[in-house]
Amino acid sequence: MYEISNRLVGRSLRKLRCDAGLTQVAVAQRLKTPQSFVSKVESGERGLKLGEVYSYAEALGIDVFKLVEAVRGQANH
Amino acid sequence: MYEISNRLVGRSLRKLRCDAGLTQVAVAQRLKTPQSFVSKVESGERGLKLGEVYSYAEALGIDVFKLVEAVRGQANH
DNA sequence: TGATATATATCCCAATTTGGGTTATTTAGG
DNA sequence: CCTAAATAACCCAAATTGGGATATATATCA
Repeated sequence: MYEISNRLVGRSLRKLRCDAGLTQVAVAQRLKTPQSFVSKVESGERGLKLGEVYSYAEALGIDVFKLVEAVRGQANH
Repeated sequence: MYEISNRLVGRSLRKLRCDAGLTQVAVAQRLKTPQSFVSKVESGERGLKLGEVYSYAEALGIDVFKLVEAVRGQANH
């Protein structure tokens, strides 16, 4: 099946985090995960599950739809 | 980190598929995956990655935002 | 009922991915 | 430079995945 690569997903998430003025450590604390988790997600080393996206968006301080839209947008450029 | 379980995600996806009047085989064909994949996703045995959600929604014939909203709604009940 | 077709679930298992604590490296100020 | 903050890389047992094959369930109808 066609899928947007973890690498592109991570690229979008990093941009969203930077735009929000947050560090990986700050996001990790909100998610109660190690910072290495956020680093891996942003580098595309690890994929984000749909069920994880809701709290990830919340940790970034943005609406989940905005996150979903940003990722899709990234894939089209 | 908090996450919506695969089981709840799968329950939503099954409902969306049935509402769309599609079979697992039909969805699987559109996704070019085996039918067992759809079965596993719907039962919660397998998780869906964010990067896979876009084409999954397309295979269901719905907007990705509607899918995301349906899953979140399921989690709150 | 029972025959048949359609739909969904289960099996298997090598290969891939993950979780998360720890350590290393990079980057930014002063 | 020095230091602290930020990010990346390591490790590896445990968990998850992919997908073809097979089994089970459900629906239809003569």
